[in-house]
Amino acid sequence: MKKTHHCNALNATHIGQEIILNGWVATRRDHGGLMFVDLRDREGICQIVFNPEIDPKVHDLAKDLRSEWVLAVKGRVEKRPEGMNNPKLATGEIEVKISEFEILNTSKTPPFAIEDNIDTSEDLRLKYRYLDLRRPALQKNMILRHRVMQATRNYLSENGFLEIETPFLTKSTPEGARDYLVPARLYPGKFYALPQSPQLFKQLLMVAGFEKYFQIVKCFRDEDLRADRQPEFTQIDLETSFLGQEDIIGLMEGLVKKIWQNAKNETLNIPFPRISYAESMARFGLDAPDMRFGLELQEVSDIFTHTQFKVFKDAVANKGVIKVIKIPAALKKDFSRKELDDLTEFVKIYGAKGMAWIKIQENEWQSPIVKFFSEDEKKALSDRLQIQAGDLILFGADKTQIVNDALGNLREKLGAMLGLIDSKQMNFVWVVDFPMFAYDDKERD
RNA sequence: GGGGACGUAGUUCAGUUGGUUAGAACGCCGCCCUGUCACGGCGGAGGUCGCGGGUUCGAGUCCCGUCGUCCCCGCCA
Repeated sequence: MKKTHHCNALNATHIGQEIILNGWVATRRDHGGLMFVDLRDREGICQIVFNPEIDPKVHDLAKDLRSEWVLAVKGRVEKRPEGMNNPKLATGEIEVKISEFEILNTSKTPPFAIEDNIDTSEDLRLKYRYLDLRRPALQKNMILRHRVMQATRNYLSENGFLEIETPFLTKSTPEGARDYLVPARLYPGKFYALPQSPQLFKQLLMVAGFEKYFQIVKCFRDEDLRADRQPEFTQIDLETSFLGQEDIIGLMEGLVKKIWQNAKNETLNIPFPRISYAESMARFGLDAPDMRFGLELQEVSDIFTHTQFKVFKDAVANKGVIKVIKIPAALKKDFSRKELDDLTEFVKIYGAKGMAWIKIQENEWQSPIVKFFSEDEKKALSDRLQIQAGDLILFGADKTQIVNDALGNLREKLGAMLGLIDSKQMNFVWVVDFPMFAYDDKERD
């Protein structure tokens, strides 16, 4: 039986047609008489029905069906009875009454459910990768990657870029990251190094006059992992000659817009806003800020130039800064002492020695540190931050880099904690004028 | 290189102060069920508590070691 449609392709326009589907048994709902099976393939799910009144023999055989068996089924597309539509399915208006089927393969019970939102360890999922990849979410991810790559290739080709491959097995050209090494059989004791990026090659291509190059390419960096960081990853790599910053920015905005349009069917507004690196560090503490919510950092160093509070005084004296995050009363969040202690532990990860705080209450400022503040300092702080009862002020005071790092990450943690981030919202921004060089911690001084 | 969390049924987890037969949910198996889509009802099976050692009358629980997993800092652009 050769398939005529994908499972997701059927709708009211197919009613009455005899069709054949191939797919996997997702779920089975056996009512003794009637039996429903959700048949799944890469495009989606379709409900098929086994009815003893159509063919008792077929219905009897269908009773043995289990999860993940692979089937070829033949039947007629029918409108579902009144009130039985399932709006959650693209095929929810119809079902297929099965007259004949073939078991292409049986299956053991899978070690985890083949469905989205499972709560199974990465370890187990990787052990049964072929099952994990059957899950709709992963299939959607793969399909998304496909669309992104197609959109990228089309867009860059249309804009005069040539797709050119570059070698993986080459000599080490030290960049920042450690190289992955491959023993060279023909040269005992020597090794190839896998590229951290096609840096050298694309420059070679520019010198050679290819003018515009791109490649969707694997890069390899032998560094320690993180949840969002893999040792090998794919990069959209490109290089041009004869173009300036504005040209590149315009080109990339067009690319991102095209990708979102083709892959997600979402229309982005371009040009994207821009901020400088310096502004990003000042307002958000990070060079890749999440600008979907507020809680921006504010510097208050100047208020405490002559303070009696030693921690602040030392920070300013050592050319550091004092910055704050104000969590406004309007957010209606009362932080417990335990939560403040936890936040303090959190900023310590980034090298901060502590985190001072003030709870602004109707008649007093509750805080371990305000007793060190002069009336002038309190007034200046109150004016600068436009303090109101119910506000919470969190302080970082240290070297600039530590304060930015600690409060920048604290801000993003608070944003998540307070539910201020709409994960669906896209918010692009260019951060421009990055410093060309930065001091190594050990080399400054 | 450093810090933290965790390892109990197929899966996700609970397990009190160290104390009788280690529990739940989902999944699985059997029977029943003709409109379900998280189907429902009744019944059932399923455990080397990661591994090794120690303390103890007694260890899932305490101690030491070991293996493994996850997260973070450093590192990585």
